[in-house]
Amino acid sequence: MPLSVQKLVSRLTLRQLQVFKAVYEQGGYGKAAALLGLTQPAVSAQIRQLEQALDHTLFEYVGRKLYCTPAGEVVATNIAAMFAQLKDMQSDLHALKGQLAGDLCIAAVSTAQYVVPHLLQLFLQQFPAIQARIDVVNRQQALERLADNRDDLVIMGLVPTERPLTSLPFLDNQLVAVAPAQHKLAAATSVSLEQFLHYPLLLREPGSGTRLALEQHCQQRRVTLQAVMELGSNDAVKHAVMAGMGVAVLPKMGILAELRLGLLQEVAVADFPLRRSWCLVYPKAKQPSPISRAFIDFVQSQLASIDRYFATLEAPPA
DNA sequence: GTTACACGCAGCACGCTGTA
DNA sequence: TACAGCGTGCTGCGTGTAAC
Repeated sequence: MPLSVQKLVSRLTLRQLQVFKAVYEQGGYGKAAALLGLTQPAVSAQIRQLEQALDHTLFEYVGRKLYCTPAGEVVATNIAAMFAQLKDMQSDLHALKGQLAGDLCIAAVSTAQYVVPHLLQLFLQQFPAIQARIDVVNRQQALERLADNRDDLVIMGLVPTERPLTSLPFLDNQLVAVAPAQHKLAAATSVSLEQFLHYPLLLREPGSGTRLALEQHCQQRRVTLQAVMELGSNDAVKHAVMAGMGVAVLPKMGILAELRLGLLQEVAVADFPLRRSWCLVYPKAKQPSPISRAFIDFVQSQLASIDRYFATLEAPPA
């Protein structure tokens, strides 16, 4: 016979639901334990108690792999809604006090990591009670996170048009061609794309937005792209270029200091810099939380000053 | 207000199982 | 066979509650 809601509530704890959520998202007890700062047996015990309280098996093993049962999927869906409700409740309570507070979870593609802290710094000055969390990922991971609805907002360029996404462009993202200091291309006043690509090219890994932008540009001009080496981050590419391993295309925002110090040289390649926009992105079906809405409104209301702010960062020192 | 007890939670040690 | 990942049993600690 099913339990009454009152009895069920008396047997459930928020801790059990939190542990379940962690196991479900991490796909394992050990990883969930590490995330929550517990030991694996403690996680195991919480899940066991939850299973007893609900009278359903929530996870099961096939070999060494952990799978969520159909009952577990139902629980996961409902727990996600409950945690969203709790988050809203927290925001509403803070709103009663006249302040916006709570968590803002943002996933930013790696090129945006140079921009997001400046944006947040301006935003948090206005809303000091908000706790922001930024996860830096590559474009492919950002798309996966959008599909899983794991973040309040995603900041990326090159927003896919085939998906139902709301996209709000807010800042110009220049991708510039660079070479090591003293490179023979550095002094040239005009370089064709073919001439530039004649030199050893350092590329980001597949799935990177920077790489995709360059690939699309080359495809439009029917130029073949061949990398001498692939690296997993823009910083790695930047250092490889400085070490003289080759040339690359990088977001200008990420190499401002190196350009000023003369450690890297921007190359005057035809049709460069490639211009893209950084965008605030979220699924069309998603209703932004009050905090997300505040961030979106903040960015939209500050477009002109954000442009000016970043222009001063790019300007050469007086 | 203090003390004793019960209970829940988490850590440690160890064992089991499946995989490479 | 070594290793990874999880379960079980035991123990200690913290907290809540009832008795004095």
